[in-house]
Amino acid sequence: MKGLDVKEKDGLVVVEGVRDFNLKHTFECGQCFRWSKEEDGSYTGVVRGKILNIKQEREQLIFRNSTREDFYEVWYDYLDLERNYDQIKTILAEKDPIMKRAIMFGEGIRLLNQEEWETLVSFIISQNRSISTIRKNVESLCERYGKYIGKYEGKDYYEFPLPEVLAEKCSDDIAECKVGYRAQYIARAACSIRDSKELYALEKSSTADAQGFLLNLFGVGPKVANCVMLFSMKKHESFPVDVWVMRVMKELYGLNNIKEIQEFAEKSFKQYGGFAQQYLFYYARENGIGKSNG
DNA sequence: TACCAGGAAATCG
DNA sequence: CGATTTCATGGT
Repeated sequence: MKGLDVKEKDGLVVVEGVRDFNLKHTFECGQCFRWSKEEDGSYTGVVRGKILNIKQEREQLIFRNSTREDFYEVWYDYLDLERNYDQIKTILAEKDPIMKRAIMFGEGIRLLNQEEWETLVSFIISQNRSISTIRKNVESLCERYGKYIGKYEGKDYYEFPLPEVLAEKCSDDIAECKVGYRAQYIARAACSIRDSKELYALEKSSTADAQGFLLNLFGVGPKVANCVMLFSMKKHESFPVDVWVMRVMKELYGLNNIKEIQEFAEKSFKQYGGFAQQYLFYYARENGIGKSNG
């Protein structure tokens, strides 16, 4: 992002000049499951083995438990700070008044650049589950099988368990995290990813190749594949269709089936489909669009 | 109690 | 083939 001013002082990293960014929108729009809100309005989470506490005050981001080096090596990309969202939002808002309203509601959403394996497992878990339950299942996996990192503000933190670790567990072990029938999906995916590192090369592959690889995993269908591609591989044309997107597309656009919706998204939103989808998803879920009466 | 949850596999006709 | 049913579990 142009005009970012990054300073390190008193063990804090302070970044000023942050625009088109809202922590609440970004962490609570349903794309991630391991950031938790603290009493002071900040959020604490774990990425790549690092515990971060982050707080926003207007155009300022305050990073605790971090360094200037970590900001540039991890958080700048993770938070997608380089991208010009003003341009994306302007282009999408011109499409139609519905999109414009959704963008105004979630104006500070950034698509996080998350880790592939964690995103894959998280969205395997996500099928037919509520977001609050997904968060609990993911945390349970981390506490049982993830590497212990350390304490922050009196609380223990763990890495997301590596595929090599989960591959050595049987699905009954994984099922102790209350993931139900998805345990076997996770166990088989862990073996597959342990034996081939192709997952980590998919960001540089074509969208079609990435989708092909993901769909070959047992328990991964079109929706989960799209989420993994969008949230961890920068495949920004991906347009995941879940129950909420189905509702909002039916209620506000009059589209009735997945095929119609996918074709509309490709034609209308093109390479920005993923951003459009996330604005619509957040808008629909936070406002209960389509649940009863709109 | 019945129904829903950021769906996908198994089964049916 | 497309359409319907089943699948674990927690929340309401």
